[in-house]
Amino acid sequence: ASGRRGYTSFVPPALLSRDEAIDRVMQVLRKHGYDGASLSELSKAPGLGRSSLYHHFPEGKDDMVRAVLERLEAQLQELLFTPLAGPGTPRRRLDTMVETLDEFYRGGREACVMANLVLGSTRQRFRKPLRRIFESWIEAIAGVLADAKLPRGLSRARAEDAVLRIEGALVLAGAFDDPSVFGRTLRQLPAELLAPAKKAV
Amino acid sequence: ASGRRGYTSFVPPALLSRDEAIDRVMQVLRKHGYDGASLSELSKAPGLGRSSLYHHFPEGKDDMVRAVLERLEAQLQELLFTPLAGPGTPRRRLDTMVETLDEFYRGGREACVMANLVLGSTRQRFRKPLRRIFESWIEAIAGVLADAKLPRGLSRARAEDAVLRIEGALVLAGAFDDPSVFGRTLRQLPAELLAPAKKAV
DNA sequence: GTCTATAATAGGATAGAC
DNA sequence: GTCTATCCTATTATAGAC
Repeated sequence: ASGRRGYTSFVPPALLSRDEAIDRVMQVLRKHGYDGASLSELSKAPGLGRSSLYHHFPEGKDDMVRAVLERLEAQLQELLFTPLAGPGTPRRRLDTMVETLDEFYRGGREACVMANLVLGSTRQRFRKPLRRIFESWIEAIAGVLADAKLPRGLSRARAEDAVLRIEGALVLAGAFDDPSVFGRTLRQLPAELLAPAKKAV
Repeated sequence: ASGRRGYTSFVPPALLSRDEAIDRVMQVLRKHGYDGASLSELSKAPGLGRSSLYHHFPEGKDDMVRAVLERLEAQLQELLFTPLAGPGTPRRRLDTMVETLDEFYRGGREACVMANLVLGSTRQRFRKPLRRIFESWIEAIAGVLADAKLPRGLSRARAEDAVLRIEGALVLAGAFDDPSVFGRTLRQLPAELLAPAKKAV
């Protein structure tokens, strides 16, 4: 929504759309965490000066994180949650989730913003959106398992387990500086999630 | 090693042993992460002034983290890795690990220093000790599974899975501000780790 | 081994020109 | 909508008294 208009004096147009800017900011947060990300780094990511960020996020860092989490929620809704609810066999839908996650986390090379915000000094500050996103994710997976005729309680438990494994795999991938554990974890998820109710997982 | 000696003038004795001081510092790091932990907080934990910390850790924060990781490794060696190798049936040893972890992470209310250091801006800086600790942990568990006659590859894979679930459960517990998911994850580990090689996990 | 004092710097945030 | 300049506070770190 920021096309060039007739300037009387030179006014630099927005180089990036708001969403693009938020995406860049998100990358910095994924890499450095909330406290590790300085305003300087945060502003360089979308190619702005420190001050220009305050035009987009008047309340500073907290505003940025809120925007990042809102955008993340919208992205996951579109890329993950809706497809999980959508058409296709349960197996196919879970396979799609796995592919999407593999791309989203760059095969385990990219960290998770949410985990970073949960673990750092910001746990309490962003508790509500973080919980909501995790909850939506878990429920989306549980819905697939319910569609596969698994009992409600088991579906929920397995969905939780899947999400927590994904987060844990990202931690381990980071620690080992080797993303392969993430891929391995991802690949075994669909079959394990859909295993018949008896005794497994 | 810091008993009172004959002072000619008043010199305050160390209030805490080095290990106690490191433990307090570790608590702050668990809660706030590397970048979120200021020297002020870090020094208050063992009851010192900012400057006094530099007596114990001349190179500042990085020194503290190194000390924390060394101590953590020693603690885990004693509390976790050695008992895992030690006497007892595989099942009993895994049950002991679960009890120890439940205590160590205060039932899921306490975060993991290692995860915090991996996710924040410090991943690269402390990569070596972090990797070594995770590796020792995984190998200790894999050893138990090998003792239970599980194939080597499967033992390693399941051990990795166990560790990554523990880390992921701590993330989720933090996000939900509800430690119960940690307890649930912990409790199902021993049986799943020892399940017969066919098709499960 | 701890303290007070202080230096030096980086970080977050604001004002105002263009 | 972006910039330069500036402010203020917190933070890391050091020097030196006791």
